[in-house]
Parts: sequence; C-alpha cells; structure tokens
Amino acid sequence: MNAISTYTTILETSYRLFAEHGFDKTSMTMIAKEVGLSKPALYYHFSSKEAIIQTLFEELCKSIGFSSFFRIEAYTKDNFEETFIADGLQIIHKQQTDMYYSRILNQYQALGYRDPAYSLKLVQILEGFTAGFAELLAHGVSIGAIAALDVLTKAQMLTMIIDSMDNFMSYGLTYSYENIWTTAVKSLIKGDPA
Amino acid sequence: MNAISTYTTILETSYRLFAEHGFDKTSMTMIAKEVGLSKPALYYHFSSKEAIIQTLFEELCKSIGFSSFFRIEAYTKDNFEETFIADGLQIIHKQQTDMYYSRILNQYQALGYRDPAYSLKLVQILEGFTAGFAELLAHGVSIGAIAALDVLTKAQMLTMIIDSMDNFMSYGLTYSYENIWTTAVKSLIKGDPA
DNA sequence: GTCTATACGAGGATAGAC
DNA sequence: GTCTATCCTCGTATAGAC
Repeated sequence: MNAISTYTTILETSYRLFAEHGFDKTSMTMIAKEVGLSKPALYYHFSSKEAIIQTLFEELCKSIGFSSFFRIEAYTKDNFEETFIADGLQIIHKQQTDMYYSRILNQYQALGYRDPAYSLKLVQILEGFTAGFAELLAHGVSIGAIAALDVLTKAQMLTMIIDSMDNFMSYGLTYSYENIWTTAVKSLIKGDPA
Repeated sequence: MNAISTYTTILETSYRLFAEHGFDKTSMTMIAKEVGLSKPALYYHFSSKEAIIQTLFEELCKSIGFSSFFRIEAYTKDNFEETFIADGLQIIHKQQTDMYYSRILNQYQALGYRDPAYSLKLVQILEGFTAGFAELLAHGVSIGAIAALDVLTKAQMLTMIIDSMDNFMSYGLTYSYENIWTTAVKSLIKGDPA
C-alpha cells in the first residue's frame, strides 16, 4: 500500500489531464500511462471514463458552495462591508491557487448541456450564491448596515461578478480582481440604512 | 444550384449539431447524414472537421463585438443612462433569439485552452468590451453626464455582467436580465458629475 | 459535386493469467 | 491489483467512379 493510494493518484492525474486536454481528448490510455499503470489496472479502479468524470465532479461540488466562503453569523453593523469584501476575496484567492479549476468547471458546464445531472447541480450552486447573497443583504438591512433596495437583483449581480471573475481568470486575464470585487460590493451595498 | 447553397447548409447544420452534442461528439458522419450528403461530399466542401469549426468561429466573431451594440456618438448628457441601458439590452435580446450561441461560445472557450488562436480572439473581444465601456464612461464624464470615479474598474464590471448573463442564460436560468442590467448601469454610473 | 467502398488509427472496454 | 493481448466500434479521411 502506498501512502498515496492508486485511487487518489488516478483522480489527481485525471484532473490535471482533463484540465489540460479536455475530457474528450484525454483517453484512458493517456491516464493509465501518466499514472504508470496498464489500462486494465485503471479499469479495475474505475469502471469507465465517465466514472472518473463523475467522481471528480462530486469532489469538486463539495468545496465550492456559498457557505464555504460566507459566514453570515459573523456579520455585524460595524464590520458588514469589510467582511463582505474579505469573504469574497477568499474565492478569488482559492481560484488563484488552482489554475485548473475554472477549465474543469467550464467542461462540466458543457457536459450539463447534454446531461441534466451536471447542469442541475451547477445551477444549484449558482442559485445557492444568489440566495446566500440575498440572505446576507437582507441581514445587512435588518441590522441597519445597508439600505433595503433591489436586494434580489443585487444578489444576482454579485453572483454574476463571482462567476465571471472565475471565467476571466481562466482566460489568463490579469485584471485587478480584488479591486473589482471591492468596488462591486461598495457600489452595490452602499446607501444609507432605511 | 439551390437557393441555399450546400456550403451554407453545412455550416448551419454543423452549428446546431455542435451546440446540441458538442464538437467532439458530433462526427462528420452525423453532419453528412443530417445535411443529406455522403461523407466524401462533405469533405469536398470542408477539408476537415476543424475547418468547419474554424469557419464557424470566424462568422461568430464578426457579430459580437462591442461596437455592434454600443454607438458612442449617440450618447448625450440627457440620454446617457437610458441609451446605455437600451444598448445593453440589445445584447440580451440577441442572445435570447439564438439559444445555441452561448453553448457554442463555451466550447470555443474550451478550445482556447489548447489553441491560442481561439483564446486570443475571445480575449480580444472581451477586452474590446472593457475598452469600449471605459471609453463610453469617459465620454460620459467629459459631457458631464456622470462622475469620474473608478472608470476602468466599472468598465470591467460591466463586461463581467454581460459575460455572465450570457452564461446564466445558457443554463436556462430565467432571471430578469433586463432588470439586472438596468440596475447594474444605474448602480455603477450614478453619482453627480464632478 | 456527389457517390460507393475502404483504409487506417484510436478509443473504450474485456478475457484470462499471475 | 496488476499485467499482456485482444476485441469491437467508430472516427477521420481518401481512392476512384459517375
């Protein structure tokens, strides 16, 4: 038994190859060679290529929900804006540590066009962000930190900014994402409390 | 000679099949069958599958630049906000008339990860939007329609909203995109002129 | 411009031994 | 758990006739 199991090595290697070459252009032969196994040994661990793709998807989904980044109970009237900004910056930093993340996500999105199992889950994550932002903004209103105006629309816009920053980063665009997020939050949640 | 040439029919059919099944899962056999041709006849018009993909990409790029939607010379102090909103809504409406558009774009983005020819052009289009918005906002400042604050960052945010709305629409999410765009523009360009 | 027939390679997956 | 050898299918692409 290795310290790092074959199973885990296969997943990590597949993740990288899928990001570099895409699902379709990454063959089981490539994965086996890169891991240092024969194809049948690979099939011993995963019954099909689709099984690898699904397993990776489940792992991915575990770590990218709204509540992994934003903790509503920490928001007070005094720290509201700065905490909002800081929590969002966590997402940016996480993505900057995994160059492959958005490429992989892009491919699951494409898969979702043909297999609702993927799109349903991805939509659920996006809607989780919108619902989370809406709840957070509503919380901000209730504690008197911000004005109650267009809460749902603003939540949707924040979700879009997060979604799109990910996209831009995957293109290699070197924008000042920290600055964009900070400006977005300030633009959207400013205004005197009602 | 048909009124609609074989060449055009191939492109239109390919566009639809690529959107429905993806580039890789759409074979030349499928395209030939759907068009009503044999495979060699198909290869007579396009020397390879890649050639079809490239031709479609060039056609696509022609119609999605910033200047196809925003006409800076029409912006005055009095109509600035409403024209800004109206021009952006054109993009939303255009995308709503072509369900396949964002699916196809998603795939060219994925291709771009491996072939810079695609990503360079796509990045160019995105940067065209950011530059266009920045120019438009600067114009707004110069004619006294809006305040001069964070012009570049705001231009980037607007590009992101456009980019992400496209993405959300492709998921089938039925948000009120008109409302989001309107709120985005109002949130970002409001403020008294300097 | 379009066809029938076919070459050729690669990919997913399995049989059966160790 | 891992191997060698192999099967089958399907993909791109071409040869050569009409």
